[in-house]
Formats: sequence, structure tokens, C-alpha cells
Amino acid sequence: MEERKVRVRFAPSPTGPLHMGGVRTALFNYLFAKKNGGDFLLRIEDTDQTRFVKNAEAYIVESLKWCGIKVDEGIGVTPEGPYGPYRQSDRKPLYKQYAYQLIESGNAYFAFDTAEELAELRTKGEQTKVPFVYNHKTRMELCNSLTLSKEEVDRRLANGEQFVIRFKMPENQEVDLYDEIRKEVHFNTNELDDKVLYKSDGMPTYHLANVVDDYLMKITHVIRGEEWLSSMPLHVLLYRAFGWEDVMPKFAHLPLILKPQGQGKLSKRDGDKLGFPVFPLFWVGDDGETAQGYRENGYLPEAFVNMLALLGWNPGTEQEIFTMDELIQAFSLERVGKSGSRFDPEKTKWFNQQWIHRTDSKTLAEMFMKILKEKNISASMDYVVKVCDMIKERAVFVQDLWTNGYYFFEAPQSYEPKDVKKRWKDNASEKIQKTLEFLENESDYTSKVLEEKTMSFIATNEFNVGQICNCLRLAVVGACMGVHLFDIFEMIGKEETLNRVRKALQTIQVEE
RNA sequence: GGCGAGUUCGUAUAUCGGUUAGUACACAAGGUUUUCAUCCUUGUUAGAGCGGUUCGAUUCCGCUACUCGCUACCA
Repeated sequence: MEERKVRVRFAPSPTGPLHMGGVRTALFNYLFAKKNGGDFLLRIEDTDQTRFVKNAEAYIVESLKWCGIKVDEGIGVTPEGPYGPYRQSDRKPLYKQYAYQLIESGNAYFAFDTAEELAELRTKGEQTKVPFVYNHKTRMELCNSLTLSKEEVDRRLANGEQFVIRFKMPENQEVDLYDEIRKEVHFNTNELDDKVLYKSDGMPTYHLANVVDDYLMKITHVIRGEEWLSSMPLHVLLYRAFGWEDVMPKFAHLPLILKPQGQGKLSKRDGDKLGFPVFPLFWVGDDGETAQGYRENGYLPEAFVNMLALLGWNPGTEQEIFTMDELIQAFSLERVGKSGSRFDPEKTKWFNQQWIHRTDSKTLAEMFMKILKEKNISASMDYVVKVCDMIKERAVFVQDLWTNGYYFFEAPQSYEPKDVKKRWKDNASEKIQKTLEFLENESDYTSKVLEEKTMSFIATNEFNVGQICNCLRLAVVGACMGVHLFDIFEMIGKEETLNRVRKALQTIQVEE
């Protein structure tokens, strides 16, 4: 077979916000495509009108964009590309001919059983513990073009009666499949059923639409979640039935992402319960329901992507921090694991911390500026960059820039009682009063210079360094925390430093 | 119930028949820091069970157990 350009697709259903498991599937597709010089397409599989959610598509596009996953072709790109449209509802008329083609070749048939009839058979099956399956064993006892006369079928079709088209699953056939991650997988067609390919509303089901579109869009590799492994034989059989086996894509089924604790796959509920996001972006649905997002919770997209990449894949080296380009370089399907991975919110925080440390202060400052603006604080870019330089290594989330650096922008509004109790004693007020007088007489507030002078002042007065410094810190920060004391003095300047010390002297005296 | 897939420290993973089973997160104890955080050092903890194959199995095979997925006119 001649070399085909690698083309992969991410094909989500717009049924709600895109789950982080979905983002990972998109990411792996993207990494694989870029690693192999191929294209990454985005196709929307909106064949189920009953579950369609309006904002979902825009959410998907925005999520991928935030993550730095660039779509080469399809939804969100203008022009969309040569194989469009890329929304299955817009391709609706196209599927019918393929379904009929399968009927003509004897691989599919019309079925007229109503949903109610089938539901009844299923409940009956449950009661008798013989589950009902629409397959080679039962199809000849049901209402379809295999059991009805040709005239009757034609009559029903002409009358516009509701029908579906089902795949006629061959009997007792061994299907040997090859999955890029799981290697050989075998099925016997007797275990499979006659899946609906074309629904009574004129829409294809996932199976038909997926195969037809992948064929038409010249997809070379299908990389998707493990929940699809069971339908792989159906899909391969469909390629065979259509006579497309020579251009059938290769398949790779990704392991699932599991709950941090307990059992089952990761769900929105876990996030609510354990306090971490399950979605990349904040979501608010038509029903007013909301969901937390990594972006709004202060995660950097680099960290989110980095974490996702290492969930189910590893480079085989001890490197853990990867840029997108490094991921592309290092990625291969061979190193994707077979077993489900439990999601670890703690490790995710660690990734974010690492990325905040690595992100240059100017980028951080731009994000910090937005937080400051919300608080009606104005500061120069230069100043904010300096602050970020000093505090970024103690931040885990973007918003920590504020919680760990507010004192660069405003005076403390209270003094941590525990620290006051621990430090503001043994005539602290008296000593700080003296120190204040000393500080008032100093003019050079350069960190190094002021530190040196203050230290000798403390020495000549035989004060305790720890006490004085911590009390000053309490005055300026409001708690025993934060960066180097004299760096704070330099940053906020003499005037502000003195004001804060004076205020502390008044306030804390009262509390004492 | 049936079918498919999976199973290494608490978690994510390395190992591609021979290792004191490595690393990271988390946790614990020290150190650094006038504070907090960062950072550094050290430490605890792992091959589901049972049978094979083999000179030797975490690694190969089988069985059992458990977990996950599928079993819709949902994807």
C-alpha cells in the first residue's frame, strides 16, 4: 500500500462540556499527527438530536484552542477544508446512499420493529434471564425485510412507514483485529448483534457515520477511547462490506481515565466531590448548571496538557515536564499504556506549580494584571513583573499570585492572631516604636542597604533579630509569610512602609 | 448473564527472562530560610492468587479472583 499522509480526527459529540478525557483523546490524536507530519481534523458527531447541546461545539473549539491543540481542518477552521462539511448533521443526506448500498449488497436490511416492541422483548428477556439480542438467531422472527415479502417491504416504504436499517452481522465468523495499543484482539461475530446503522429519523448512527466519514475524509488512524473497542469488529466489518478494506484506518484504543478514588471512570461528580475540575473551561449550560474549569481555577494550559499527556502515556525516560513541542517529539502510540489510569489531582497541582515556576514573569504578570483589575488595583506592568519574579516560585495557581503577593499592592487589613501572639510580645511595641524612628530617618530603601543598616541598628540596641524582623513583617504583610522583608520595603517604598508600621503599632497595641 | 480488555509502592509509571525492582506525586523526618513558601537530604511502602515453561520469572503460558468497557433507533 502506498504511503498515505497521516490524517487523524477528533470527533466529539456536542452533548455538553468536553470532558478532560476527551481533551486527552484530542491531544493524543494531535501529538500523533504532528509527530508524523500529518493533519489533525475536528469533526462534530451530532447525529443524536435528542442529546444535542447548543453551546457544546463552541466549548469544544475554545477548549482545544486554550490547550494549544491546533486544528488543521474541519470545525473552527476557515475555510474548513476540502472534505466538508465537518458537522455530521450537515452531511445528513449523504449517509442514506451508503446505507442503501449495504442493503443492495446484502449486508444490511430494513427493520420495521417499533421501539416499543423491542423494549418489550428486552424486558421480557430480562425476566427470563435470556437477554434479547437482535442478531442472527432472532432476526428471522422479527419484522424486517428478511422476513417480509418484497411487496410488503415496498408497500411499507411507499407508505412512509418508519424503519431503520440494520447491519446483517455474518454468522459464526472469527474476526481477527489489530489494535495499535492492544495488539491482537479477537471476536466471534456470533457474539455481536445487528446494529442499527440508519435511524428512523433519517440520521445515521455513530457506527455508519463514523465509518463513512473516516473513509471519505481519508482518515489513516482512528485514535479513540477504549469504550469503542467493543465496536471495532463492527466497524471493520463495515469497511469490508463497503469494499474499503484497503484504505481502512489503523485503530488505537486509549485506556480510560478513572476516578481518583473508588471505582469507575472519571465523572463530573468526582470533581464536585473532591474539589477539582473535570473540564478544561468553566461551563454554564442552558439549564443554568455550571462546572468548574481548569482555566478559571488558575491552571496554565501547558500544565494541564502536560498532565494529560502523562496520563496513560510515558516517554520511557524520567522526564516529566514537557512543552507541546517536546511532547510531539517524544510521542508514540507504542508507549501508550493498556490499563486505565486513575486521575491524581495532587499531581496535577504539582504540574501547575512546575509550570508557573517555568513561565516567564511577563506572561504571568499579564494574567496577574487581570486579577488586579478585578480588584480595582492599578499598578504598572514593570512593578507587577517584578512582583511575579519574586513570588512565582511560591505559587501553585495563578490566583496565588494575589494570595501570596497582595501586600505589594495594599496594606494588610488584619494581623494573623497566631503570629501576633507568637511574635508581638516582650515589649514589642516599644522596640518597634524605636525601630520605626530609625526607619523614618533612613532615606535609602534599597533592600540590601536598608537590611545592612537595620541589622546594625538591631545589634547596637541589643534587640532580637527574629523578633524585630517578624514584627515588622507582621506590620507590613499582616502575617509571618512572604518574601524577603527588605525586598518588600524596597518595593512598597519608604512612605508606605512607615504607614504600615505606624498602623500596626496602633492596632496591635490595642489588641495586646 | 454474555463478550472484550486490564492487573508493579496509596497514585502515575520504568523494567522489553537474570536489577539491592528505578523515578515522580503524596506522606514522614531532618536541613536551608530572621517568617511562610520554595529548595536540598533522608526514609516508609509494590509485582492479585495458584499452577506451569525455564538453570532462572514482575516479565512467557494457563486457571482463578478482582477491576474496567461494551451489551440503545447514545455517542
